[in-house]
Amino acid sequence: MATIKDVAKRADLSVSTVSRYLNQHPYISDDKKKRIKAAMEELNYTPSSIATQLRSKKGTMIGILVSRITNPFFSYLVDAIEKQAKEHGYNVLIMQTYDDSDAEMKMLEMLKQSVINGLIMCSVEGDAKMIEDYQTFGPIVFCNEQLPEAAVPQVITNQEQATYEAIQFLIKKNYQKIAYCTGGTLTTKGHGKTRTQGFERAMLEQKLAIKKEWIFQQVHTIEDGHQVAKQLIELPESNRPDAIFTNSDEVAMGILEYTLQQKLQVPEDIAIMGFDNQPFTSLLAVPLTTINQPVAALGAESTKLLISLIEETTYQVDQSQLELTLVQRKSV
Amino acid sequence: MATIKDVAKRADLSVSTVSRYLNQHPYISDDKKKRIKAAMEELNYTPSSIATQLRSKKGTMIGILVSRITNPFFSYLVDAIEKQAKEHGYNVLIMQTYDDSDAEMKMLEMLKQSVINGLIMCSVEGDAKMIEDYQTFGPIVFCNEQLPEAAVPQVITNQEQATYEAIQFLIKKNYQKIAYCTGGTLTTKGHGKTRTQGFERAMLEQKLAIKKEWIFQQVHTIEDGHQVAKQLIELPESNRPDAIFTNSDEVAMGILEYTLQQKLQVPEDIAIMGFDNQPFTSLLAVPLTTINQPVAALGAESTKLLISLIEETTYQVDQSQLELTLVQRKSV
DNA sequence: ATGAAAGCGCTAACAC
DNA sequence: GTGTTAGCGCTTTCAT
Repeated sequence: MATIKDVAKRADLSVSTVSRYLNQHPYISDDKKKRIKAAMEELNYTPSSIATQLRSKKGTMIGILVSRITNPFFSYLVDAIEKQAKEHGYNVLIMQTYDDSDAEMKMLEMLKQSVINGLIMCSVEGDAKMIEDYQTFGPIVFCNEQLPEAAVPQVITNQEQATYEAIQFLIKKNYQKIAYCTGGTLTTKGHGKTRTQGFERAMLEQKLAIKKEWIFQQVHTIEDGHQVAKQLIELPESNRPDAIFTNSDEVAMGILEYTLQQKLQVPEDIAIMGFDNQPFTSLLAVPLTTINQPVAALGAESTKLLISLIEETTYQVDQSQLELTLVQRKSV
Repeated sequence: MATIKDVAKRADLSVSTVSRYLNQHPYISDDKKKRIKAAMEELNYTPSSIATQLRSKKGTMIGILVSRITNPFFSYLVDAIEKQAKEHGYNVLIMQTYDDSDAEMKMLEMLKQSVINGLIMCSVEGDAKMIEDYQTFGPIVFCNEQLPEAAVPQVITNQEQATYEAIQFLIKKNYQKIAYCTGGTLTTKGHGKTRTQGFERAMLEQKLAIKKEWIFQQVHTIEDGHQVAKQLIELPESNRPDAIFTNSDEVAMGILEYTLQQKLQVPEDIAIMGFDNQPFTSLLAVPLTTINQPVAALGAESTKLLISLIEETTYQVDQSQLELTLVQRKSV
């Protein structure tokens, strides 16, 4: 591997001049510029970004934390982030947490070590205070995760309102016995907390009962959806909900799959409301009524914000693009 | 940020002793071990991985190249790779190519610069010879991409045979006018070349015509699927295929969606064969007949192979887990 | 405009 | 066992 020294020797110049050339310093004579360029080409030289980073303490790596990349919501989010990052010359390092705070810690440590120079957290597990503190090592932004108690920039949508409206929609359609799925727990802070608030607001407003047997916590996958459906169906018919609000289309599809296998009708026997509006949800045996999330905008805005933080410029998030909308199809 | 020097000073020792401690060198007295540990904790010290890499020329970053992370085949593949990598203490840097060789070049340059220490290419665009040459900078393995002319380790399945059998299956079901989709072109090397060979072998064997209007190249997305279906339907009915083999379930779903919208019956008017066996393909309005790929094994084996190359040990890929199987449902 | 030289934080001979 | 010292490849004063 050729180094800057080799280039300098070959061009018969000092390393400083070559370094200046590399950093587009003004005032280098055209003659020397040419000699340097030639030398670099002859030696097939590439600057070592490791050495550069060591000296200048700058880098171009953005970390992304998601719970599961196989969830289309996250893969589309990552796609949006990567596109935006690339445009600014940044690369992305992805890590999945699988809801485990150890992975999250590992990523935060990478921020401390400058392996990454900024972090977008699309999933947050750990303590708000602790995450806050890591901001001394580099900027962090929460993407689609709301923790009012954390002093960390957050790019969010109004999930409370969207959930409230979705439940209202169910009620207007004459469903009264409404079951509820969440990725977190009913008591935890972050993770789906705001959605739960919207759910509770709508239910209380209509004086509808929130039954323990109709609440499902920590569900995420298709398989989780199967389990939920199984439990639901095992309930005595008199105590079975007539609709279920889910926290993701993956869960909704799991429920739908199991329900149909048991020869129940959707939405006649049970209505299913999804969340995310993932691809193909319109193509299912029973097209899913769901809530569309502005994934591309969420990713782009978070990234623009983070990069402005890294580069110490300012950026104002465009909240107008961050609207949630109900997509009505057949499952409700 | 505390450095090794600070720790040494605080523990009243030399940097070398601290460095030895960091690298688990044998023979450090317990007394000093304790002092070092204490000093590190007091200073909240974390070694700079940048500096370490600069000196030791070692790192723990694996690059992954995929065409589109939003394609579930790839997101599941990435998931498998990341899991395996993590187990060995490696992290993954992901980059999407969108079938553009510039992105690929960028990743190869990162290998040269030691930003990554090994590369798994789940998508290859550039010239075989060129990629080969980059192996001087670090190991590369192709995952699910077959280029016999490239001297690069490849973890592959028998796509030629699977496609051959799938076409045979169509023919046995009495379909004769078979259309074909590919992600590449009919002439290119890598990308789907082997599948095309299987297709041609089966068609020739049965002396069936391969019609130009029935071949679709460079199709990848749902939207591409819509376009394919549109073109198919616009053909005069006498010249319309009765079955179509696709290169991915995403394309198949696009075709299915458009076809159903036009009030055609699947498989009666046209049969559709998918590829990948992505999640939910069993849950569609017309459950998809498709080919299951051993994604998890593909990812795990590629990663194990790459890590063995990085660490200069040996690993023999377990080919027995890499079988393709036809999943029969309703679309054919 | 260009060069000399001092580090960035760490590792690895080489001494003792 | 432990310390001294010379770099890794680059940037950045400080001279000239």
